[in-house]
Amino acid sequence: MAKSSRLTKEDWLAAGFRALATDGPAALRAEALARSLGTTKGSFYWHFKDLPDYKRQMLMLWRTKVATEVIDAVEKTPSGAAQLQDLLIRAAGPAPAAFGGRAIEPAVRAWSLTDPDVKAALADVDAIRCAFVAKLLSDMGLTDPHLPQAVYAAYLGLDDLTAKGSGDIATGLPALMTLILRAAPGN
Amino acid sequence: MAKSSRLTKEDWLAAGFRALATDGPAALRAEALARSLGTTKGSFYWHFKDLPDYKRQMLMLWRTKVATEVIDAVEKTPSGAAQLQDLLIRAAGPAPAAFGGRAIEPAVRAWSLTDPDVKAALADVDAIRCAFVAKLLSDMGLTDPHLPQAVYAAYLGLDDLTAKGSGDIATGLPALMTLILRAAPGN
DNA sequence: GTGATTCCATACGGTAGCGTATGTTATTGC
DNA sequence: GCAATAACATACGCTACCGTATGGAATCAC
Repeated sequence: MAKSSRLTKEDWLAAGFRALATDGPAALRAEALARSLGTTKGSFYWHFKDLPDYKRQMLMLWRTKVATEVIDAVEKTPSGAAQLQDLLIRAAGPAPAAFGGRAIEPAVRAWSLTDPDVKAALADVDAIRCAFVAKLLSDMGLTDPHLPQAVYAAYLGLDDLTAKGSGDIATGLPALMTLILRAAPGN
Repeated sequence: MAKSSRLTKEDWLAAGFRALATDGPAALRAEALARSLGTTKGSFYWHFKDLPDYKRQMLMLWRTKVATEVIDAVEKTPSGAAQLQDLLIRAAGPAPAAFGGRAIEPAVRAWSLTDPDVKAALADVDAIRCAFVAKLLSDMGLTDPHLPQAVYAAYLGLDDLTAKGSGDIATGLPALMTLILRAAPGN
């Protein structure tokens, strides 16, 4: 789990995302995290002022990652339908090592229900992604002002169902795309 | 908050759903709930064996309510598109008093991430609802086997966005229905 | 190497919750 | 009105965690 005996701030944050994904926000405790890293809370309180500080840094890391995701989706794919699907697939893909290699979106959404700061950050992220989906749909000739929200919601729900083992985003997304394409002008 | 000085088991369960909706699963503690009801945990431990017992009863209550919801939707509306929209709107509507008058679906879904029993119950519920959506879509001539999951996911996402203040299920659902109707044969 | 700095271990007082035990009040049967 | 019982209050020992304080070990500068 640890490649060296000394831990970095990033190690602690990754452990936090692992704990968040598997045991929820209540697992973000200094001593429990220390145990999961085979160390003591002495290390924790050296790297972080206190738990609120630690959670703030987790949130900043997540916030930055999400922004990068959207920007990548904008720049690295051509346009229209392919770009939309790419954004959604990317967001549903395997999590980077900084998040402990786990899908953390559902956990962060659950966390937002009990933490105002997380809730605010998530509202930002939802707005950004939704605006991007709106642009892509507009490029496809779909201009219903409420549609982007519905499409983005479908992605969120698929991600949630996938996380809970009751769904599969890999099959759900194409079905959604088919629905959208059938409604688009010229198809 | 309490109409009589003595509390019933149902009062305690309703308080639990209120706490769950506002402060998450970590708020399901005997002493905190007692404070919210203006009493002490002596009452709690008279009505319930312990916290796991209490949570089981909350889960049973929720599980029963959801089953009732779906059955009502099946029986009380004609068929096809209207029936589908009715199911979704009903599920997103105001919560009954047994749940403290709050929308608890997002909170229960968050809860399921940290409690295996909740997760199992939720998987059941998702399967039941999804099967029902599949039947309705089939009635409308839409037979893509993965579509029901996508439609149900869209509903889940809209509910989630609504709960977080970043969306509005009242405008999102019609947009989704329009999309579905456009894809259905004969429209 | 050795001195300074970085990083971690341990011990401590304090808070909060759990579940039990036992006492106290309210309500009911009659 | 008065047992009997249902419903609640209070006190207790226990555990887990927080944040601090301080000492010790590992690493780096040179």
